[in-house]
Amino acid sequence: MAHTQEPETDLPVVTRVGRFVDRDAWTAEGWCKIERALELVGTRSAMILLREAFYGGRRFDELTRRTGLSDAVAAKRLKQLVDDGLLRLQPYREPGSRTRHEYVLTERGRSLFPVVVAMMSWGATLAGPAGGVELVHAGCGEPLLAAVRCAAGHDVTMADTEAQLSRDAKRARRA
Amino acid sequence: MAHTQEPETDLPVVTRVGRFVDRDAWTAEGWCKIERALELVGTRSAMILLREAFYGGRRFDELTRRTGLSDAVAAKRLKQLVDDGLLRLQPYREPGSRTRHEYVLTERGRSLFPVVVAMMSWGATLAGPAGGVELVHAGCGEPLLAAVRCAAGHDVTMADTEAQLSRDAKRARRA
DNA sequence: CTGTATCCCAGCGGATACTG
DNA sequence: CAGTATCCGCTGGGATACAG
Repeated sequence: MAHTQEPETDLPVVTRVGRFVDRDAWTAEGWCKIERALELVGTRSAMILLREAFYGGRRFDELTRRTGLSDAVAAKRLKQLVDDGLLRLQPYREPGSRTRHEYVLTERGRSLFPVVVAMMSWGATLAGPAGGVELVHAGCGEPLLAAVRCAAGHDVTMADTEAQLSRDAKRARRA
Repeated sequence: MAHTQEPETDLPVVTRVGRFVDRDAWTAEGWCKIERALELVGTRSAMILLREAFYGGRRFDELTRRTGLSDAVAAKRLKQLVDDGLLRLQPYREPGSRTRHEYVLTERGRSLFPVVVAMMSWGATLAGPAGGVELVHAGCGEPLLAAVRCAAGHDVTMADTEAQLSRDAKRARRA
């Protein structure tokens, strides 16, 4: 209730915060989904290793060399990503060689696809050298980008967005 | 040329890496757009401050309290976000008070919308307490999610995705 | 209210050396 | 090839105290 009313005329206003009765009560703990995500992929090494995984990299040597990470860091992070269920270590045999294993994205890892695409797409708008590797639609060759929709399938802009306490929140609040 | 051919039968393969002549040559420097993005928003404090900005938070005191960050960290990160052009410090006067200023998202900051939504959406699939604040479509009340498309507007799945060296990459599309 | 200035610690990530 | 072990510097972030 102490929340400042947004001036409707204010151009940069992005989200209207509706029905915020006690926003501050939801500050602490693990309510924020972004923080939850960052616990798993909040490091530079995790993100660029996943980048390489989405580029098709699989073997330790590939992932390490192409990310430029040191062996130690890559090994530690890969182990964490496997423990967290984003990657899976899968046996792999080349004819004439002995069995090795490779890192492949699990379903949970694959579900990061929109996150990775969104970050790549945004990063591409920042200053820096042109070129490099990009993800494209195999059908038409156009680069990928992330669009925002709602669960009902509507395209959503920031002007159509509202921040609110989730229904679960209102329920859990009683406990 | 040294790139290992992907076995076509392998289920977990996500992206087909096509026409990779010299993938390793693009390892170093600043080619990776994700790394570029992480230089600006790669810290936990930056992401959750932006989260609050998308929730409608504007004043230093709001942003600090609701993120749970210490004053020092919040101040430092907000300054960086302003310097990087994601937030803007805008004068602001309440009737009867002296002029203050508030942090508002710039156009560049607003363009992070898909990234923030994608991370929230993914984080929501991870284990943790139900509830908290969420972004919804004001029209229908459904929560937001990030979808992947190509620049031509097609919906794209990982199976339809290809990683390749960009030809020129100078497409300044969207805004 | 909106920060700055210190001190401190934990974790990330690089470098090097070593193992199976 | 695929790591492990050790050392070490840098920075992120908390706590506290102080300032305009």
